[in-house]
Amino acid sequence: MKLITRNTDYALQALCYLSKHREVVTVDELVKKLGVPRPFMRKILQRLNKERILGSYKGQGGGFKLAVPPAKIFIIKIMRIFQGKVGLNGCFLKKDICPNKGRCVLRKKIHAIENNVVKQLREINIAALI
Amino acid sequence: MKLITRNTDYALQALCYLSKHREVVTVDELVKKLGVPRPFMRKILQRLNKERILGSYKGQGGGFKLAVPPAKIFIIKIMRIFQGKVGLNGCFLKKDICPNKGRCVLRKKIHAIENNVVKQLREINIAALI
DNA sequence: GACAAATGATACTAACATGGTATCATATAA
DNA sequence: TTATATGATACCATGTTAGTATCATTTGTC
Ligand code: FES
Ligand code: FES
Repeated sequence: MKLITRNTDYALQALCYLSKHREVVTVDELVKKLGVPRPFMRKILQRLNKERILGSYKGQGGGFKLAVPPAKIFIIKIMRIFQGKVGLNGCFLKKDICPNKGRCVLRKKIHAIENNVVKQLREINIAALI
Repeated sequence: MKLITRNTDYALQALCYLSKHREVVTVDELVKKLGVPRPFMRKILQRLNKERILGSYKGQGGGFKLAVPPAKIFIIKIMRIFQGKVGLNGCFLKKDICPNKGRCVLRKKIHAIENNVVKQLREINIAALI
């Protein structure tokens, strides 16, 4: 059971770095500091740019820069970007076979845990990490 | 982010069924009732037998039976069997590059969430599901 | 304007985990 | 002895994650 995947993790590291150096930073610098494969890092940063979390600047002296203050970047958002919806499956049985659906205790309990996780994740922002 | 995989889910369904019918039940019956592919179900049950959660009986009239009272089967255990350790990765960076390790805030927060999840999962047993 | 230095976009490959099958061996009740 | 059940194991299919490769586009500098 893995809560955080690599791209989320790398993204968080990059965002932390960018929070400490609030000017434009090149991919090369990030790669050097964080030791992440360059093309992979690029892909991640481009995605964050698309999501308006980073701004990007082309040409010489270009690179990436935070587009949002660190306190407003919550890791639940980053996870959703790179890992899709944070939702835990409770039952895989075909709907018509599963006898309970609405009343299933397991489903309810799992949902409670899920909500709990999300709630906790929603409270962590980048500013809290640096 | 998936908390429960199929084999865990199927295992839980099977355990629930076996909790309601405390005698020996054949794979065929389980497959019929739960609508799970037979060979897959077999693999799961054999595993549960190896883990001493089920007992198995060969030959005519054979099948599987609970070896432990439902109240003593916790779903965290089933998850660990089929999904490995319930532990969330916090950092993939090579140890020597990662600057913090011990003090990393993210790591700590993720760990807290993780413990929370485990704590909640530890409280759910099969008896509570039926 | 030419050129170098940066990102944008996209398609592809590799590795791994999950979900599922197939087959043969072994035990046992009748 | 035979039919009926599980035990063990190897295999295949699919999907997700991780990572690469390539070319197009923008932009600062000379
Ligand atoms: S068993 Fe199907 S929803 Fe719980
Ligand atoms: S950044 Fe490496 S442990 Fe947190």
